[in-house]
Amino acid sequence: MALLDAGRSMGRAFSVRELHAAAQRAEPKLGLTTAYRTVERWREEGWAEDAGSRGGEAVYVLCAAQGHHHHVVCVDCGATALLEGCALEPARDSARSAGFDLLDSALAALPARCATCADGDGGRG
Amino acid sequence: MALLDAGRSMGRAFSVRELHAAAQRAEPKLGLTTAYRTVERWREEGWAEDAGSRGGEAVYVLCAAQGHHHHVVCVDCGATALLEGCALEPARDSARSAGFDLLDSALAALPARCATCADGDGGRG
DNA sequence: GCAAGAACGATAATGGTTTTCATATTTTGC
DNA sequence: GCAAAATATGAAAACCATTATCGTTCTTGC
Repeated sequence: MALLDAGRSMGRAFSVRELHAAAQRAEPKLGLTTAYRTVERWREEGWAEDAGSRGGEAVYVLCAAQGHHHHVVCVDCGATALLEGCALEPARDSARSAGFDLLDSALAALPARCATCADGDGGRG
Repeated sequence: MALLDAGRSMGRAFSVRELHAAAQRAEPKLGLTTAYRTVERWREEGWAEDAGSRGGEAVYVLCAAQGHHHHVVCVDCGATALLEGCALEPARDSARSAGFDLLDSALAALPARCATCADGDGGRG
């Protein structure tokens, strides 16, 4: 499927519109509706995770790793990295003592800034 | 200002529409545009923080505490709690070793579920 | 080949947010 | 107190990502 190839070749977080544009290079007739439907299916089946939004568009990350894990995602350029271990356990404990359960699904992609964008050049801009 | 009174009396995360509706009880002529503009100003000045979205609407929390702190916010009912200390330091260290800086501003409100909503009654629903 | 069902793509509709613009309010200078 | 400038306000329109609609096309099984 062209969308899956496009997603894997991005290597970073992407919006549905970006995914659609990339996939259209291989499959020109591919419609935006299908891109939305496919990303929604990826999310339901655990292959993609919500990574917040950038410029008013929701962005997603394709995650090879199944199971419990967390990414960091650069809010400027979409670069991602997989965090080792579970760095959120202390936060989870703290939340639990306040009577709350942290939502792993909503914290799978932690907003951050990569070294390149922090240097001020704006990343891929 | 009616909007500030409304925000403080909510005691939980709120959308702009909810804030506007609450403030209109005291100030019937208050417009939705002003509510949006005011929340934006609160964010710029550090009095309010982005708390994700609920039902397609962006939600915010009014934070009494200035300085470095984190909230947990129930994604169902909007209940909030202030976390003691900085429970995200391990995550920050892990991200730093991958070359990323976690964004405190985007992590000021951690998505969670409160005990009431976890019990299955849907909170304020 | 044929029927039933699923997937597709173009278009329209939805709805939260932003912009526009004319009016009302406050501030400033005297 | 008064006029001019600057600012804040609110109603309506514009914007745009996302979702729903609907007719068409591709599978699947026989």
